[in-house]
Amino acid sequence: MPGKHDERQKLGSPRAARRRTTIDDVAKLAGVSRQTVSRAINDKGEIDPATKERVLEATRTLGYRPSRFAQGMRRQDSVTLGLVISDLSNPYFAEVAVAVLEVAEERGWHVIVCDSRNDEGKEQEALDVLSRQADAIIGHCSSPDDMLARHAPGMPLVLLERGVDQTRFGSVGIDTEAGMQQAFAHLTGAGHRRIGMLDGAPDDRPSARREHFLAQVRLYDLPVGPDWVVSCDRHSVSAGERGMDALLDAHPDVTAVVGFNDLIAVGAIRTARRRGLRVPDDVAVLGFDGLALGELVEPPLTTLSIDKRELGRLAVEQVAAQLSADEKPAAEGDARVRPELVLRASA
Amino acid sequence: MPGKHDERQKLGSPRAARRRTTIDDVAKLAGVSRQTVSRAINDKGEIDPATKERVLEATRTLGYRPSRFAQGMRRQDSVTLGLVISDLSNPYFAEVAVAVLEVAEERGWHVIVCDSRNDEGKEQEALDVLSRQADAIIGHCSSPDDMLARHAPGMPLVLLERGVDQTRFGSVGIDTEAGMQQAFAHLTGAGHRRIGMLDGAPDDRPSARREHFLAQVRLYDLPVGPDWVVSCDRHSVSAGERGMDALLDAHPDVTAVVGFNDLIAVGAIRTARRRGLRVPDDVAVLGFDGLALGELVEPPLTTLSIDKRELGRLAVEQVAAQLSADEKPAAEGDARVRPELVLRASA
DNA sequence: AACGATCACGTGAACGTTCACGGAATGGGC
DNA sequence: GCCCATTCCGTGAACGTTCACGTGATCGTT
Repeated sequence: MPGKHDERQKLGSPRAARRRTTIDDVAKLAGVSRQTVSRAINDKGEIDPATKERVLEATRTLGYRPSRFAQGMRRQDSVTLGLVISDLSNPYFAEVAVAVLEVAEERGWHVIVCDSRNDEGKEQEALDVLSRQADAIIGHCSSPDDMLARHAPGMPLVLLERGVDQTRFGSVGIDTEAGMQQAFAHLTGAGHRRIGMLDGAPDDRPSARREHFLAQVRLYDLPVGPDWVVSCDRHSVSAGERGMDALLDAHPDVTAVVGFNDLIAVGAIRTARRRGLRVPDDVAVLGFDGLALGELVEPPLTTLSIDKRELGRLAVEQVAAQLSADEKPAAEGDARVRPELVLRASA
Repeated sequence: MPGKHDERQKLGSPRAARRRTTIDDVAKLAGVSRQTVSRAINDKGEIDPATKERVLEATRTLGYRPSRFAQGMRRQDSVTLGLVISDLSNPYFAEVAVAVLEVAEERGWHVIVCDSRNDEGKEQEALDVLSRQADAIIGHCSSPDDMLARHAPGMPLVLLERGVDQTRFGSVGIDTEAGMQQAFAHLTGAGHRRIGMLDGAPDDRPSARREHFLAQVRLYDLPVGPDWVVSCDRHSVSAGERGMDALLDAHPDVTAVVGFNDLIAVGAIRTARRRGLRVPDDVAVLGFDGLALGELVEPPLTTLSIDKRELGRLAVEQVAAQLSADEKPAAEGDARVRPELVLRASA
């Protein structure tokens, strides 16, 4: 393989002298000192316009770019935020990411994004990385508290939509209870009594949405029990389709279904229609998230809409608070955003 | 408010001496030298297990975390990639981001994400930031070459889906021509002769998709001219709805429409149906992207599907190439990914 | 002519970590 | 008793930048 050998040769000779071009190289070429170069590239004063131009010219010919590490070491500003998203393919999380990105950018923060792909192992890896590379972390994390403490020791941490189990970290949650109240007021008002749910979490670790769903069931004294909620193994349309099949098999007389999120609810609609059921006449379907997607399906999805902007904004604000008063998090942070029921045709 | 006052006091006194806890602090507490601390936290050998534990204990009580800047300065590894996305809310771009994230993670790279929100100004700001904070940039950039060179001087840069105008940077494009060939083979095969297009770019800077659309029109000698393509001002469903209205107003006899992307195509379907047209019987609609969303709408969307994974992978690989052989980009890089026509009901 | 002010620029020192050394113990072999 | 190997640990010196100073010039003022 002579080609490969050549390549090695060609790469080898300059690599020996391969060294980052530093500010001193520029200084030497321009015939000035480091400090003057620094003044030129940072638009400080106290420099002759002519020399400034000469210096900048030198940086160009050398292709000089300051080392972000050396720079970050001196000026202590520069905040970078770690963002752990469980699934960027899910439009809901994408929207949350957009919100965080936008608010962080306003503050001049950089954001390193990790997609944990709904895997607790990947989630912990992400935390490991981010605890080295970021100054604070925001994320949807499903690992238990002590695991988080182990993988992000001493980091300012804000959890998004943590379940019923409290956390000792900062968090911004969703007022699921208020949401379910609106949902049940609407559904029972329309005469529904047999209401099922498609949860997005396994039975052994039920979601807050399920808990509050069941609380409402009890409150309205509905003739349905915990077996009226079936759990979907993923947060996707196809998982929702399968879940709806299971639910309809178990309880063919169900008249309304609330989904863990919009994707699952869309799956429910599809399964219902595939089985010849009319939505909402035979079975009403209600989602949770407020995705743009909900307007596009047939029929349009009634849903509990979450203000993702607000969610992101609150999270970043809470990080900022932890960052400035970096004593204990003090458990002060526990913001909540309240879902809003947007009525469309599906329920 | 005595509580608040207390807090201030408590914060004030240590703040004067507010200084990052360094490796030396840990060393002092553990009664060892810096180097031994370094050995302990980096799992190097040459350290007594007992002292190692003592050191780690010290790091815990002090809440010590090594400075990523100082660390990055010594070990020269650590690559961070900048990713400029034009709109993370668009599922297509979200999918591309996921792909880049995933492949970058395999290499142990960190990714800083910026959403330019389809704004050239924001895009340039993002480049400014990333050229300081990253080692290379991947992105959907609409700014002209010289502008890119100005805002990311000397950076390895890989452009995603650059239009017809060539670029001097690395790029991974989409074989729009092959895609349009498939589209027209299918549409003309079904007897369509009056085919319109909803472009996603303004008339004065038409997209590659439009160019190749028109090329196919000429190739098949169809009785339609450039005025059969109307440009949508945004890449959204609602923009597609408006565009379709305009197209139908101008050419009520159109029998098939190809959208710049899936979102616009979905808008076209909605407008068509709102106007009482049956899809695909009265008018066929064809998308471009291959979003999961396309399966959910009514009727399901026929589309030219792009392999976003592949796109992301090629981009990262090209960055890696530029990063290792950091002589000139040499214009070697010009990968392309070929769309695949997936047939559903809409066309 | 002497003085202070302003301008343009240079010199050490720091930031916090890791690397290349070197050195002091300890243990075992003859 | 010596020698060598091994284990454990510490000491300067770097990495590349910016900050706090200091130093000559130049200019106008009294």
